[in-house]
Amino acid sequence: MVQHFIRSLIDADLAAGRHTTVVTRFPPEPNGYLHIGHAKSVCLNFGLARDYQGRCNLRFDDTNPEKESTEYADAIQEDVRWLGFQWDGEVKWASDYFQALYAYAEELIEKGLAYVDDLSPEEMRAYRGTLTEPGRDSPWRDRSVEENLDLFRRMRAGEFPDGAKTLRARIDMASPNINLRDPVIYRIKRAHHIRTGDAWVIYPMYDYTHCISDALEGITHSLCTLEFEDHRPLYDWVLDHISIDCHPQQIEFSRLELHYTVTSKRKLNQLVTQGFVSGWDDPRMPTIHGMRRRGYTPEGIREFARRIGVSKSENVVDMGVLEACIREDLEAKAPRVMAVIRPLKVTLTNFEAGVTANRSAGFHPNHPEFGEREVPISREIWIEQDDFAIDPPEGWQRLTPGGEVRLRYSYVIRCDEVVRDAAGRVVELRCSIDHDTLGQNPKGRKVKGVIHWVAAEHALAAEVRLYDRLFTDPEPDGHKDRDFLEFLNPHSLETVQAWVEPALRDALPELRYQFERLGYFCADRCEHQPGSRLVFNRTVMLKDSWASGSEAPKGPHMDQQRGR
RNA sequence: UGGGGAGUCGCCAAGUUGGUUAAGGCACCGGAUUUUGAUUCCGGCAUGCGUAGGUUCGAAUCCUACCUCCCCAGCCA
Repeated sequence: MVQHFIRSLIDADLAAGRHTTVVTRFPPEPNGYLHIGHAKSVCLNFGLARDYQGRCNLRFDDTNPEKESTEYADAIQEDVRWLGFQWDGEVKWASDYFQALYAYAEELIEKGLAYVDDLSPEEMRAYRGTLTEPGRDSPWRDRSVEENLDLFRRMRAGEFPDGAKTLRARIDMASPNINLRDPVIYRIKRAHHIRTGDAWVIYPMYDYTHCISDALEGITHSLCTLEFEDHRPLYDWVLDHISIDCHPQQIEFSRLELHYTVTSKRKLNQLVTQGFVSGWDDPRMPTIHGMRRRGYTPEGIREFARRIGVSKSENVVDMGVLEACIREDLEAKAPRVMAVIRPLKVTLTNFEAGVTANRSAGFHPNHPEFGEREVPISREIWIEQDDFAIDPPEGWQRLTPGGEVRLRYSYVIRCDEVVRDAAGRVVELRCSIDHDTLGQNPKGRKVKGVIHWVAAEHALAAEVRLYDRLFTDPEPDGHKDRDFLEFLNPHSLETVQAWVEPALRDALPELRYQFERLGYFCADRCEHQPGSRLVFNRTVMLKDSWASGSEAPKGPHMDQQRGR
């Protein structure tokens, strides 16, 4: 368990007897899919409840029917469960409290603490003042309680058009905190709500709704992001002025930013609607749906949330941290198989034609309990194009003309002849096997290099999708004068036809494998069909101390754009 | 120029009732093992805690001033 300031606050509350348990909530608005930033919040809220043996609610903040949909609400529930968490009791909805919220509003009116305002949006802005100048009281601020009550009831009854009136808290138009300058708490909006349908034409605002919802659920610690810090006085004001005996503590922490991506629902939505990605679940998206489809694991994401910590300082976390968590999890769990994604034909000249030999290979070098499968070999095999070099750089351990290399789980071969096409491209290698090297090292010499391969005759065709970061800039939305779309990486997806070993024939969707020396891959949960159409998504590459070294030639684009 | 926050290694982040050599992770750099240049294993990596002063036997931790960055003027959340 990692200590952070929120735990310290909770520990102090528990020690002082202010609370005997911890009740948190994860309160998304169903207006988009969850992303990695939400995952941090999910892990924080549900994790705290678990660690302190308390409870955590899932509550939808569904107070703006114009933007919300059941598709989003369903996807969010699926994501929270997939991440490995279970909310306390039934799913909660802010709309469950509309009637109670309405009653509390009447209470505020009766106390002279809320009034119906006729100002138009433009007028209200003008009356609000600026950051440095106080606002002015609305001419409607001093209506009588009776008139306010009557007007508010008629608002609810649908007697006024959308936007004609609002209900405002009567606080202080001169407050240096703009959120306290008589904030609107109800607006008239004739929109069909995903749960209450057309039952209401007035909807409560976030600040008013959230604190009361928290209190009604007995939340002890209400965690939110830094931008709501200014709203805390309003959160407290509402609860201090209505008849409710629960007053949760709002605690703010900084949101998560990740290098080379964006975590803004608006921008993610833009990527989807403008077709820059295939959908919310595109494996390049930092959404939970996208990461899942890419092959990221719940355990890996949870570990990531643990490692990045919780604080109040702005932060942009390296993608490498997330990738390290995913690799670490997959390293222990993913069976190893071989696949060739950029094939180069190799003929084993001293291997008898028409003969197939099988050799058993373990699914995991450190976990014999994963079992083994038969790996067939025959006269023609595929190897990776970049495992061969005509003119190798210093330190090269792979195949060269006249050089030797070990075929993983199989023989040592020597490249005797390089076959080129008319354009001079290498199209085939003719190699000979050292028959004495099966399961043993050759005598009198060392063969350092080991490469992966598949038998051409037995290989299965597969579509492999190689994903790279979605943006070329570490902070695509961090440039004031440039649009984030300018930094889209044109090479973020490359689809190749690959050959995989027969053991993958009936792999189920969402199963994850390590393709040896290439990376971790996941059978696509949408398009992969066992036994017929094989589709694998590259989850993350293996660490590659050769490619990152100075001797290795760099790819044409970014370091991550290497084929392997 | 109003209010609210934040500044500890390239990226995160402990530490903040002042007390030995400023945790840990990612990244990076060495080296060992290895039929994945993977994994694993060893070792290295802030005389420094936004800056400048001050208090103190002693300060990242206290005081003063200053600097930089972020958020707020939706009938969004």
